[in-house]
Amino acid sequence: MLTQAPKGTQDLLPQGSYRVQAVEAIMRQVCDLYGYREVRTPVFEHTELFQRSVGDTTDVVQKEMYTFTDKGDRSITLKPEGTAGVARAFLEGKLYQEPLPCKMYYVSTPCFRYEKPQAGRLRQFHQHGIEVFGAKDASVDAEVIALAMDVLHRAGVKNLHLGINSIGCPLCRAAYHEALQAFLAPKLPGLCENCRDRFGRNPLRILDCKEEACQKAIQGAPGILDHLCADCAGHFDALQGYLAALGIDYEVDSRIVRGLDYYTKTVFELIAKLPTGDLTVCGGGRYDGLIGELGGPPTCGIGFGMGVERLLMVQELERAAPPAPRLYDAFVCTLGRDARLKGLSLVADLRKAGLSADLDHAARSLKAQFKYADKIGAPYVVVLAGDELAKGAAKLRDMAGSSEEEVPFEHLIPTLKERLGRD
RNA sequence: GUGGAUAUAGCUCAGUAGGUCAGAGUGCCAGGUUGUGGCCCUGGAGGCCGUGGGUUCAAGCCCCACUAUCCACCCCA
Repeated sequence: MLTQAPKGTQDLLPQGSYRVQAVEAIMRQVCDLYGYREVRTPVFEHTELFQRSVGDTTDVVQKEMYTFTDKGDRSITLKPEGTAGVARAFLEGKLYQEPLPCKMYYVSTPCFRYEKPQAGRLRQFHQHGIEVFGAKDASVDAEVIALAMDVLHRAGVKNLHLGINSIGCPLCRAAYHEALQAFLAPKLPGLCENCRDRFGRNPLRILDCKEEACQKAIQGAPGILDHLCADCAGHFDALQGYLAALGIDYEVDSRIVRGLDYYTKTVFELIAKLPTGDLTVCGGGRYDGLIGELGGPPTCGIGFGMGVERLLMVQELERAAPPAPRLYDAFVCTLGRDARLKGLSLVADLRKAGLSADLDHAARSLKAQFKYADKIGAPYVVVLAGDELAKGAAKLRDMAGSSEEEVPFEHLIPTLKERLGRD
């Protein structure tokens, strides 16, 4: 127990951390190109924030949150997603008084959901995400989608499928709910228990049900897209025009509904098509009512969340994972006490010159030092020993080429830099 | 929350009909060369066989419970 991480959590070990760092660097780089700036919000918030934004009736809020009472008797919840906290920060920081749109991103933000873990689903997971406030034109919807795809493509994801839908605004959704309920009412007894429950609360989600009986029942059901109000329909059309202008392929999929209550109009999913099956790596949408719901000035918003662990999974399955960077540019092997003293200062000089380097700290034989240098993949080994040392020189060994040359100390760093193609 | 599978060295796994059953490969450490890696040879460390009960003269192997992991559903990143 003591030596086992809690269920659904993972350590990021030194061997694998470069993978996450690489994906974080891509996210930052792309966000930078699009003019987004980083935002960081607390890992926990007042429980009420999620109840109000994500929605009281959602699965996430009803059964998946890590909620506890703190010593001040406040109900606190570890964030289950990224948007609510950023929306809160937008309000608290009065960012609506700054020039809009306000474009923000976050990297590897930890999120928590109490779920049964399985492939690509953890209790603590990490999301990259962006949020844009104060931009109502569908061009920003297209930008948000394009940014996500840009990140995924640069991360090496090949078979990406974009599905988009519009779930309308409160106005047209109410009308649609009525139409849908009218259609489903006679079939109600045939639906699964879950869906009978959804019928009154959120009939939209019945379309998403995988139960065979429910799938059958919704055959021929009215589609949300046919019930959008003029504003929402126009927005959705505009989005499709913008996507086309960007050369982005997409599929309109009316089954995309999303499980968070704050969404309005545009919703989308980016799915990696893998030999092992589909994996949703990114999902998002517009939430024009969220800021108002939280008591702020009416401000539209849109964003996405991208699963870092899932992205890493896709990279692995598509063999798109970058190779591990080398640990050292040069490893210094020493023989004898004098050599060791010289080695220590040489390593310091190498580091000062911007070359990563180290020497044996385990008091091992010269042979073992070489084995170690080989195992960690050091491209060059500097040997400090006997004769050369006395002459003020070292042996520089090219490990891949198995060639060796004598280099005076003062030429060591320039020579290494040249070999490594630095400067 | 529902259903299924699995649980033996750091890792991948053998362990056959319960009775030398605690093993192999790989990795790790060291030696074979007290000035040199990758190949090869030798040696070493490391497992109360997930935990707790039960059946039996005897259990890694059978039964039960628990825990953990994995997979599917639900949900979602």
